[in-house]
Amino acid sequence: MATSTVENYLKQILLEQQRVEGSPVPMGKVASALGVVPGTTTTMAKSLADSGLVNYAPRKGVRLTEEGEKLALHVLRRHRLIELFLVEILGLGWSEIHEEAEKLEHVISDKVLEKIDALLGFPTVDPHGDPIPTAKGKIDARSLENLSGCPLGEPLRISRITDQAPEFLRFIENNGLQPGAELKISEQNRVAGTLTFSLSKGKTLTIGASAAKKILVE
Amino acid sequence: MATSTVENYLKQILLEQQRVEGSPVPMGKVASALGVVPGTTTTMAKSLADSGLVNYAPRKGVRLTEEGEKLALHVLRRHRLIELFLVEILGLGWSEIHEEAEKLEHVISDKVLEKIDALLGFPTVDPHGDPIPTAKGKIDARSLENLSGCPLGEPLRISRITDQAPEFLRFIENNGLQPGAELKISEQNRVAGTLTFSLSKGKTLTIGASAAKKILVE
DNA sequence: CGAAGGATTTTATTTGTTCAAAATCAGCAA
DNA sequence: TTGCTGATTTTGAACAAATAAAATCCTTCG
Ligand SMILES: [Mn+2]
Ligand SMILES: [Mn+2]
Ligand SMILES: [Mn+2]
Ligand SMILES: [Mn+2]
Repeated sequence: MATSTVENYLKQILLEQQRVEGSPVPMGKVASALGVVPGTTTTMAKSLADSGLVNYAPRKGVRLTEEGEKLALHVLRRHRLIELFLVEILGLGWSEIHEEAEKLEHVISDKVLEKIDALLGFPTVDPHGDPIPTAKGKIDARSLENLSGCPLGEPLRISRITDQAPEFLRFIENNGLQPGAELKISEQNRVAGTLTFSLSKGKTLTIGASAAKKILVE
Repeated sequence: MATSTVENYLKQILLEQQRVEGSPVPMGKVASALGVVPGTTTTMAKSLADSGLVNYAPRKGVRLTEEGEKLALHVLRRHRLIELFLVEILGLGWSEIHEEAEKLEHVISDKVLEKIDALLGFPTVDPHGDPIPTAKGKIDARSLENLSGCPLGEPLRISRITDQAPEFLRFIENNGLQPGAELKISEQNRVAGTLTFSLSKGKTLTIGASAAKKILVE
């Protein structure tokens, strides 16, 4: 059985892998994402490679093997279904569920997971708009535009927030920018690095480019 | 923060402590209950004593300190609320929940726990009839009679099953002996070690003395 | 009393995970 | 081609848990 630690590494590698298609994930990325010192990830990379879960190229990075990816997708499925469950069934706040799921994802049995899945009506996205892998390990890989690269004037719908930090999520929530919200960009100032848009409720808001990059729309 | 291992030790010590009031819990009991070798518990006993969670008398055993008991009761509360949650909300089988709860009890936050508590309507007993400690750490210590020590003919109601082994629970379930079931003892054969009773539905059943001791009634 | 036997503790090792700090490497800049 | 610099790997150590097997300690029995 994979330990929680191993599951966290695999999931994180999967996440990094999806960002940058093709190339191996450098050890430094993994280390900073998991909050450990770089040397630790080197040790773990070797041990994961020994177990056949990743391919490890020293000084280059890691890539999940088929088996590693299967496992990682399963962890990700658990994580996202749990997040939705915490919001829908237990009524937890949008911004506090990530941390909870981070622990629960390692102890939920398949049986419980499928019960949750059914109770939620077999959902396809989690509360942040992230796609939920199926039990078979398929995941919707459709790539969405982020707010800062969209044309002015057109009606857009927010479909995903790519940052789980509680304070960022609280900002999103306080301004009604959750997945599903509709808006039109009214102005984009490349020089100042700002972007102004109006929500369907009439409110107008200006945010920075870095925040805009974390908001995906369709 | 207490690790899962520490939490398991404390909970187990509490459970043993409640069986035999007063005297310290011998290391051998703890070891066999947790499925570890005796030496391991000695090491742990010292370390728990260092943390002020138990009083350890070498060659005698351990006893929870006030702080240790508080922690243990909190773990027990989580365990039992989770069990009820798994049955009531997720519809899991009566006999499979103990193992699930054994893992979940270590990763559920207070926030989630109180949500579950509310969702279940602030219950006082778990699916096996075991009392659920309050958030403050109070637990109903009322002692019940077990089936083998009850008078013949009187109407009795099963209120607690004191064995979490799946196969025993499945036996209980298959014969409708869950908490709440009513029965009358019709015959007790001390020599043969058997006990015969009739359920409210008319069914008659004979069980051994060892099984009868695990069924508590009022 | 004195030995036997069972329970408990010690001791030496193992596995998994982590850190700190020194060593090494690879790519770029002069 | 060197040498620098930042990323990565190595090395040495620590901590949490656990085992196996030897040593020790009580309690009881003849
Ligand atoms: Mn996690
Ligand atoms: Mn999410
Ligand atoms: Mn447990
Ligand atoms: Mn129970």
